[in-house]
Amino acid sequence: MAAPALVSLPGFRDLTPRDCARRNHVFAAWRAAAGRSGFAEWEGPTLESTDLYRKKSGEEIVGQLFHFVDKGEREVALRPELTPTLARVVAARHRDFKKPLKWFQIGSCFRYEAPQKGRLREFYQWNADIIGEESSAADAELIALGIDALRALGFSADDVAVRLSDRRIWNRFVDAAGLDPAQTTAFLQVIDKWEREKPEALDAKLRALGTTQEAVAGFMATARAADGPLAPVVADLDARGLGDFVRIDPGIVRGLAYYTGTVFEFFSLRPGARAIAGGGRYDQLIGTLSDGAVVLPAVGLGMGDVVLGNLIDETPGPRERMEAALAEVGALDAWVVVAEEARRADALRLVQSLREGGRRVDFSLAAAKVGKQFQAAEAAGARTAVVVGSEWPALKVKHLARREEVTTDAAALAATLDALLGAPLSRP
RNA sequence: GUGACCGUAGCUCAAUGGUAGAGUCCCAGAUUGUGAUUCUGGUUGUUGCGGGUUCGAGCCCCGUCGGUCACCCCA
Repeated sequence: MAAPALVSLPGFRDLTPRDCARRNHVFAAWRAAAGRSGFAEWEGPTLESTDLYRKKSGEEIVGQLFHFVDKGEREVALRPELTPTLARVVAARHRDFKKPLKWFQIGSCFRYEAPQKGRLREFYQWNADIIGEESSAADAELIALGIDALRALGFSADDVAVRLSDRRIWNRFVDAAGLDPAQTTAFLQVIDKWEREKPEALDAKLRALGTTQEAVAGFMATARAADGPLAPVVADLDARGLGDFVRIDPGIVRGLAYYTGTVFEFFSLRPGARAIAGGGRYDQLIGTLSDGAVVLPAVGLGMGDVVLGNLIDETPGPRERMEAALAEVGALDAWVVVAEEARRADALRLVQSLREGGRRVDFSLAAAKVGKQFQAAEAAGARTAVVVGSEWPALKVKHLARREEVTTDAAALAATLDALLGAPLSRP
């Protein structure tokens, strides 16, 4: 291994240009989907008071945080998620905005955990939330947003689906089965493991709570019928033509204690994949964090870049779409070849003029043989090479893919390029 | 936090306990005005690190750090 100073910390990534372009491709899909649905982008701080997370998740969470005491002796933590900041800001500032708020944020989050597939210590998360709307229309709107983003990346209903559940279904079960309501969270944690544990192990845990595996299985079968609290959400998504993505699945409860209604997870239809996004309704969280000063219903969606990136690589459609996007990012309209160093000043003027015209143009900063400059043009993904040499102001323009060369002059260069290229690349 | 597997050139990987190599990438030249291929030359290593066994360790043993995967957890 190289010297310690040359490697990133465990679970942290160095994003070289290709990695950065991949990230930007995902960000663009998130941002575009949110924009299409009327969500406004906002941004909060990366560092927050550790107490914000204690208040939301309890003292245990501190073990999973990057946290320290700052020079002002404040206990602070790098954010492990975006929702607490949102809740804090909304509780403080909600009177400045008409309800419902439709806000989204993209940002780095940090968790001090063992890195593994789909999980790093620094990752990007996209959160979209609707605050101040209690109807299930908001829940459906967010699920539709998640589907829209995934479709923008090239996923179809053959690749991904949404599993939909509702905490109230289980509250009802707890009531009906006569379980101790104080044990609801413990009960839901058992349900969360429904698919991962053996029925006998589940049964043992459920009996300790006052029910049985068989009773829960029977309940889940009846709960799948779409006539409970999920019916309006499903009907809404059906009306949008997104029904193919949706599966009612009571087994989805998500670990979070603060969910109060709808909960959902996006997952890959490929076997063994982990959830790529999730969310749900959290009508009490803002009230909890503000000590009751502000109570607003809310529903949120969160999607991380790591699992999503893995899934893009593993799914042909999205992978090809991303490759096409990467090729576009790296491309240039023209590479100006300085064939005669005496003409470098003229070449620079051409470069500048083409750039001011909105074209993507590059050239060799140092003097180099023409062959080298053509290689550089090729490697940079340039679509044409413009040769500036002794015949100035006449110029040769070569379409690199077609290997065709035409002669023009400096005054007509822009028009010649446009004719050769059809249209310049989209502006970066 | 637990466990398994793996650490050799920038990258992908070889090397029976006996002189550390190949491909690729990168740089330069063949080529003083045109990209691919090809050819030639070149740079690159305390074999992750630290101990131990041995005449001798990339190889065996112990520890440690890191990577990957699974478990736990997953906001």
